[in-house]
Amino acid sequence: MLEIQQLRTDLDNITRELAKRGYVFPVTVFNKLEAERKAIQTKTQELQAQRNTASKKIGYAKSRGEDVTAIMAEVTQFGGELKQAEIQLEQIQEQLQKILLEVPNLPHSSVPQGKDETGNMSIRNWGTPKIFDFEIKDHVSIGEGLGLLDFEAAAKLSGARFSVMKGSLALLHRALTQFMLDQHTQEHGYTEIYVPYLVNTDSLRGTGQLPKFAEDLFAVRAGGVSKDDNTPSFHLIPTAEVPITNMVRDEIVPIQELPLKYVSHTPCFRSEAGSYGRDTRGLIRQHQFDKVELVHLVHPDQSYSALEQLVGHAEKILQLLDLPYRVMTLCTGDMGFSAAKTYDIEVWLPAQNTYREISSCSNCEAFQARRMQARFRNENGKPALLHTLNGSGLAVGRTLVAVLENYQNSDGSVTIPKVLRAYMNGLDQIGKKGGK
RNA sequence: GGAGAGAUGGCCGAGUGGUCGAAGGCGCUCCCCUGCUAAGGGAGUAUAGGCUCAAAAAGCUUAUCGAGGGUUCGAAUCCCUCUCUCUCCGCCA
Repeated sequence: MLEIQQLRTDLDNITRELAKRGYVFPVTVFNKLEAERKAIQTKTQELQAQRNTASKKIGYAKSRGEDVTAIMAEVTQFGGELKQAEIQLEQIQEQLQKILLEVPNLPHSSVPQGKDETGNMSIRNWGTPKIFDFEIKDHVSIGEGLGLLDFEAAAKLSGARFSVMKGSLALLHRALTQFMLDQHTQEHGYTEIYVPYLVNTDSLRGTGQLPKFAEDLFAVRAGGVSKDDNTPSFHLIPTAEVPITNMVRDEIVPIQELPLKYVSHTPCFRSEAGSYGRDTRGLIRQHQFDKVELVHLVHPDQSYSALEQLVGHAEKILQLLDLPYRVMTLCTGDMGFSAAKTYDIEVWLPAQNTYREISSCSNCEAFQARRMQARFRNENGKPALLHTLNGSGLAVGRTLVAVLENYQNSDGSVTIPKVLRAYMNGLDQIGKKGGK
């Protein structure tokens, strides 16, 4: 959410900045509402002040046993007018709030301008894609070939875009998670945190998923779907960013506790509405996937250095796994709703002969903090908004895909990256024999 | 699921219809005194808005005592709904 004062005083600039990300701010509607708001708010407050003074007089007079019928009559006179003004004001405020909640964040000045992913800028590459001297398979063929990946079973249990993993593949999936968590907690200074996978709407509004992106979520209610009331009680988290970041909602964090750095492993649930036909094969785009998420809650002065740090931590995982990747700065048109600046890390997938997103690291500045009133007590002892950052470190399912494809052997087996072997009961290869 | 108790400022805690944005205490800030790992005295100390103002400063003003609604000229206080916390019982991994 943007600051309303900024919109009032600097509307032209903001409109121009928002246009860079393809967002058309409703200037006319906003100005009209603001003018109305100003008039009616002033009127309301004047009437309220009158009423308060009169009420105090009544109390004072009564305590001295004087007659109060005259003053009471006076108050009753404009009581109706006040009530009407209050209702009107509330309606206008609601409309303004609705507009505000749907406006995306302003892009940081360092963000390249562009209208879609073709405008993203590669800022560095790491590693060299391996040359294979045999015909490579994609991760689906590898997993199914080993009998360890079962999309038919998943379709039976749930439907499309779900997966079942078995045996050493399930173990590899778990090993990746464990490895990432250990790396972040022991080497990068994060506090591991276990959070709810079902959250309320306040949390989703706080991080920006609601009210605008409800169709991307799964809603849940106790006792099944009720016919007379379809209001969802909870939503399944689309990312751990939601519960973790909302830890500081309506909180004032003591400055000496900053920065807060949390890591959490959770499943993520996304309806992927609007992505029909994309990545229908395999593990790339699922309704349910695991992710290790990193969140920083920091002093505003620190948020851009924190962003660099955060990306570095995610990159470190790929380096240790020896998977080639590149880092992209997302352009204005491709950034998420809440982000002021985003780096995507894309991992090399040999079967697709391209780099695919495996992590997205964003600085949301005060955008989310303002929505959720997440604050700290600053140097002057005054509450001020925090800056919030989040990034995947990494998406586990996609990392698994990358390992399978990059570490595949000509006989259909997969070599286990060295750093994972300790988590794999010493296994150095998933092969036909290692299948169970 | 059943029964009961509760939710007040940074913290503790008073307050059951009127001069209450809220006593008192703790903490914190500043000043004085004293003089040295202490004690005492005084003052100050919530948040979010609106308006005036070129702006700052300042002033005026509104809202906020878990949330929302209601009664009333007036609500922390009365009524209704909800949320959360605690205690006991039941159930349960």
